[in-house]
Amino acid sequence: MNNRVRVRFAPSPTGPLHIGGVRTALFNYLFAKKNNGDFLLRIEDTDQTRFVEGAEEYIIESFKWLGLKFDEGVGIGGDYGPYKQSERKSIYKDFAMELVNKGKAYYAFDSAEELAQKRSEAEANKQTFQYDCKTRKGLKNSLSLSKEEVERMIAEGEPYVIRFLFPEDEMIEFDDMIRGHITMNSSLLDDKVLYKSDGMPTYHLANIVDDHLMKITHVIRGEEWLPSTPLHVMLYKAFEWDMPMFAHLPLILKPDGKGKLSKRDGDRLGFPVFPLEWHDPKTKEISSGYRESGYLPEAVVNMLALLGWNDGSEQEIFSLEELVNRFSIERISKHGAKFDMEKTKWFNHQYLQKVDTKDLAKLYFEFLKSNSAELKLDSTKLEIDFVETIVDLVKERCSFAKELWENSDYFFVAPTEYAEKALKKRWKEGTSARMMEIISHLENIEDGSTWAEKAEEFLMNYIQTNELNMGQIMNSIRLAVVGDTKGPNMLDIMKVLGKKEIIARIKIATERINL
RNA sequence: GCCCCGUUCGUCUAGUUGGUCCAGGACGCCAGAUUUUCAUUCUGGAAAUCAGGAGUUCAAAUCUCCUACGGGGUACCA
Repeated sequence: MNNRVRVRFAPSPTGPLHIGGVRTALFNYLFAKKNNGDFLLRIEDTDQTRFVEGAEEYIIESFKWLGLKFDEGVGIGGDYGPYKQSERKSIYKDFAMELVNKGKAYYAFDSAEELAQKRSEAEANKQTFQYDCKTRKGLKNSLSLSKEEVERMIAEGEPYVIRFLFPEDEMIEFDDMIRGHITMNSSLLDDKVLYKSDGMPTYHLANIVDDHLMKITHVIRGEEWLPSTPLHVMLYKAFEWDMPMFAHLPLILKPDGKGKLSKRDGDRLGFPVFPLEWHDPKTKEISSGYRESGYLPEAVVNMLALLGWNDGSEQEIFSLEELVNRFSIERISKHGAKFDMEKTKWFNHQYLQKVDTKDLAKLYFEFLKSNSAELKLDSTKLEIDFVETIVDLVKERCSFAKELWENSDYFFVAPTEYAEKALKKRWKEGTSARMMEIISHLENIEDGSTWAEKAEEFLMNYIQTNELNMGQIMNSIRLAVVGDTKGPNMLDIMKVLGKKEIIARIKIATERINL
């Protein structure tokens, strides 16, 4: 079984994992599982200057939360390790040398400063400097220098990089599983650095070497890699290795304006761009995360999967398992997709309704207990059964678990003030007197399990005999009991709160409002 | 600038080999119904001259070319 599908998600630990990265990982996961293959996590930390403390742990925790399990890689292990490129440092040099010996790559001694100067000079003339077939002969490298000179410089410890030698005027072609056939002329490409002067490989070399060594069969990555794929194709050819299949995913764009979704957009527009909340160790800045904002991981996964992909049917809600079964890489769209936060909320609402009431109640119960002081409620009187009843009553009006409180606070704490708008509309001249009269009747109804039904029955009769309409009475009672024009059916509220509490609240309202 | 990729309702998209698409669904929006509340739910509606132009064809959102626009890349970053 050497044609087993193996894909990898290979982030760099330069900060928190962006939602676009999560989607790339998700598509890799779906493709792997659909084909009974392996999904690996490789950490690409070849740029030591950009390493950020905690980023690697963040990545691992994110996928744990999302429910995407890796079969192999950093934090899991496997037969092709180590899976962190900084720990594989020693293996890349030999491969770079192999290319030099084959005449496919060469040494270059130009300093970063020299090249930067070339670039700015070219820019001043409205041109672009490129290290390529036209310029390399005039630069300091093993192509322009004598063999002796090169050997001397290396022996003396002169810093150097190894660059790929692009052939001149050759058509480079490859097939992308999403975009089809792609061609590019090699003369347009520059001789990319493969091996840096600090002894580390660049992305291009490390990526190809590792994908080969780890027997990766399909490279599924963001569109930003499409322009460097010709280089990668040439590298596979130079090494005489089998090439994996490529698939370049469209990017996630800003909901407004131009360009791809960036870290800044989240806080600017009020939605998370990261799976988990991120505390920047240097700037101390905090960026919001989906988890902390109250999103369910299943909803985030579903939303991301449908951003740029669908199975052709009209179904939109998919479990991870269904996504795996339905997934096909050819159905991924070719163009970027603007992120839609309204639809994301809708997904969360859908998934929140699926959460078992008992589980949701447990969460809410814990929340109420730990915030009891702030919410001004007596935590010793809090009972899980009661909380469960409440959750069952108000869950459907919530998109987020955290909205539970704003939709059910009155079950726990009597209103201390009344919404102004509601007051104007629901409590007119004479309402207080009317309510006083109603209370006197309600008092006479026997307390017990059927009190609420009896009270309702009485109210119906009362409304009829007094030739009133139900809204006039029920809405005023609601205002007195809830403090606003919100909440479930009054009968349910009366049942839950009970005779004593209902009467007490109406009484207080008549005293306070005084109309 | 140069190179690569893309372009269907405000947004995400359906539209596999050209005809049954005067373009379907979802989010959002608007209206109505239910709940005489709010939310949910349900029903209905507005919303794309298929970026524009030229061509191929009896027939094009679907094929070809050009233009425009959008995105990405152009580092000893990934």
